[in-house]
Amino acid sequence: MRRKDDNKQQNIKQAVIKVILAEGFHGASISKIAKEAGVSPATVYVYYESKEAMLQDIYQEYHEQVYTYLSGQVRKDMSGAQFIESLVRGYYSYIIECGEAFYFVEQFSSCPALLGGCPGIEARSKISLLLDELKMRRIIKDVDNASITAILFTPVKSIALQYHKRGTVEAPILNDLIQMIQDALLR
Amino acid sequence: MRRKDDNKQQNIKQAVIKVILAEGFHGASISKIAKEAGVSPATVYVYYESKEAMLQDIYQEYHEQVYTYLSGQVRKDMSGAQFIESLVRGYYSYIIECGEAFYFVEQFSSCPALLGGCPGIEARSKISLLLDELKMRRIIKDVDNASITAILFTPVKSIALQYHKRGTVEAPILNDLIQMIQDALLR
Amino acid sequence: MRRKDDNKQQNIKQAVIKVILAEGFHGASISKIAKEAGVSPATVYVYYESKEAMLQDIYQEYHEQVYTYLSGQVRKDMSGAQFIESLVRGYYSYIIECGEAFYFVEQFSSCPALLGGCPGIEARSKISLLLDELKMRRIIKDVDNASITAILFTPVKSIALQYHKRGTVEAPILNDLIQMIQDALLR
Amino acid sequence: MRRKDDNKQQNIKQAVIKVILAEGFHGASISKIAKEAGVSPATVYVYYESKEAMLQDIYQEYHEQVYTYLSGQVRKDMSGAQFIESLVRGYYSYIIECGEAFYFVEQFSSCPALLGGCPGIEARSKISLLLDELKMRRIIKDVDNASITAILFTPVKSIALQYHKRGTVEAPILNDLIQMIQDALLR
DNA sequence: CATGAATGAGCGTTCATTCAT
DNA sequence: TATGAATGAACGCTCATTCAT
Repeated sequence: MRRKDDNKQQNIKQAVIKVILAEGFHGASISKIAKEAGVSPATVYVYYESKEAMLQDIYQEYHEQVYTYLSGQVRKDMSGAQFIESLVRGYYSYIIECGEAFYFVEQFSSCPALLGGCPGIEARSKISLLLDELKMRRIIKDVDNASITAILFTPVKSIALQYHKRGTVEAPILNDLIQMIQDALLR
Repeated sequence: MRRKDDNKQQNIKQAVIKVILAEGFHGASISKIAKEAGVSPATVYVYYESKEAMLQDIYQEYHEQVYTYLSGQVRKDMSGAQFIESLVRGYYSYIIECGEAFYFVEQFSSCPALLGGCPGIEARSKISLLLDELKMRRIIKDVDNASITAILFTPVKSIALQYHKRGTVEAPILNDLIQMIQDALLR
Repeated sequence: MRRKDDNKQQNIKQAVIKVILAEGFHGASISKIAKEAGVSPATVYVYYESKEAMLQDIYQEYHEQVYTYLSGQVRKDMSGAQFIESLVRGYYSYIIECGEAFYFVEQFSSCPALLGGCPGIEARSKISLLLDELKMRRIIKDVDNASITAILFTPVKSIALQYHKRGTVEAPILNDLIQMIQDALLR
Repeated sequence: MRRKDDNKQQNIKQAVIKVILAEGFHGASISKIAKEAGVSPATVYVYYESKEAMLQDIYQEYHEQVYTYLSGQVRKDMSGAQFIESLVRGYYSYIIECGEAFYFVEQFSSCPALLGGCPGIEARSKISLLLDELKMRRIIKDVDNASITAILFTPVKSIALQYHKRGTVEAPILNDLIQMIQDALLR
């Protein structure tokens, strides 16, 4: 018998991300995805139980990726300012470099019907642990992690998406942002 | 006095927002919207050229609403700290109170295919003018408005959405957030 | 606006029966039915909520028809023997003459999944009332109506279907059958 | 001793009957059947040329079974009344006890497209020979065997199916039926 | 203006069957 | 022999939109 081709599943995954980037979440039909992946629509169902399950599977894969990426950007011996700068620059780089995956995750997250079916993930924990330690060491303010991550990540995401659209990267803007986030979080 | 026509168009607009909240962007078909609005599907096309045009029209209407709302929350004689606090609390209130419209705008914004067709809007200008003045008066930092609004609004949006899901509102969290945003923006 | 065309619904109904007769219950797809009826597949859903609902509606219409037909074949002043003969000959005629409808009802009845969704019908009652009266008048045996109708109708159905296939009608066979059913039922 | 091959084919046959009982003729797809039988869908095509051929083969096997079963219920020295009673009770028992196989045969028979492809079978002959002898001995009426079997079997089938649905068994009803069939057939 | 009818195009999915091992 | 992978064709159904009144 034919062996399951791992390439094929990868082709499908990449096709999903590519089609969603090109046509939006709504335009990403199974038949378009299959065509992009070079397989028959029916073949998609060899690898996934349903379209929803397929999207969720891809989401699970890429959702955690950013946290893994960010964890690699910081070290324990960093100062608070360095720590924040590294995370912010790292997040910005991730969005710019892994734009397709990032875009997919954002699109997926904006659809409550899909998110709802996903098992609750706490991938943020890697970052949370770091934040907790910084709080204990009285380096950053002792406030809820939700607020900290909100300040740390959402502004840079907003900036990255704006400038990504325009195709330009603005070093001074990012520097200003880092400075402000440091002012916000450091004691 | 409004004519019947306006009534129908208003019904349709409200139906769109209601259906999208209830069923998501995917589930918002013309026939469901028409049923909700109490009109025939064909009637929608009396008022709008296409579904896309309808959504864009509604987006334009509600997209600006938040800035109008926020403009009413601040006064010229406020201190920088008060100014920031008013905007943040105002934005938070808006999200909680005008959840339907806010949700629609967010969903619409997340779909580039739709956003792309929209004429570039500069509704932010009301806020931008205020920010420019504060910068001139050396009250807030002199950085790009994009960065300032990113810091001012995206974290509170993030918090509001998180806590809205859980149904609880947390005063201390919002207070902390305001403090941090003030630290970030004030000179 | 266009007015609903009763002809169109009739076309669809007849197309259902025709396609099922030609291709069997399993081959009767919406697209074949629509093509036969000269409408678009989508049009079927203007008139019916689903394929299942459509089949059930047609079933309900034709299921009762035979009992109405049979009721017209008997009169109160008939003797028991005449009564039985009329019903048996009537049923036979119905099967031969209204073969398409009869075939549809039989096919539908053989599919429990469809039958199950149908509201319990007691169209048999017209016949049941007649049988009850004959039992009271001590003309036919006083046994359960289910048994009586089983003897009255199922053998002739079996014969009719056999001979319908072969295209021949056999008067003596029907006569013998009537005689036996009379022997079975009359006191 | 059976070889593995026979085992697999038997598994498939039983799976077909089981799946059809559980899910109806519609729901009996090759993949479900294969799963139920514990084999691959492709394996089905090792033993059968097509799905149709598979069903026909199973039909041929079970179609005759009832006649074999009934032949064992009667003996040459029985009276006419005993003979009829034995056949009727036997047929009833068969339907109740071998419900799965009976159900399969009924479902198959109701689909002309399948039946048409089957070679004409005369499995009835065992019973026919017995009937012929009884006719010669002037015990039962001298009418066409089609009529006799119609009277003998179709009413009890109808009753059995009705009562099987309701889960109850009714001794008096069966007794009445037997009496009536005897009155119909015996001289 | 307002409508319910009508539809071509497309949806996600399953099917019986064949392929390659 | 036996298989899981692979598929073209078809499924029932919904869509945004247009038609005819």
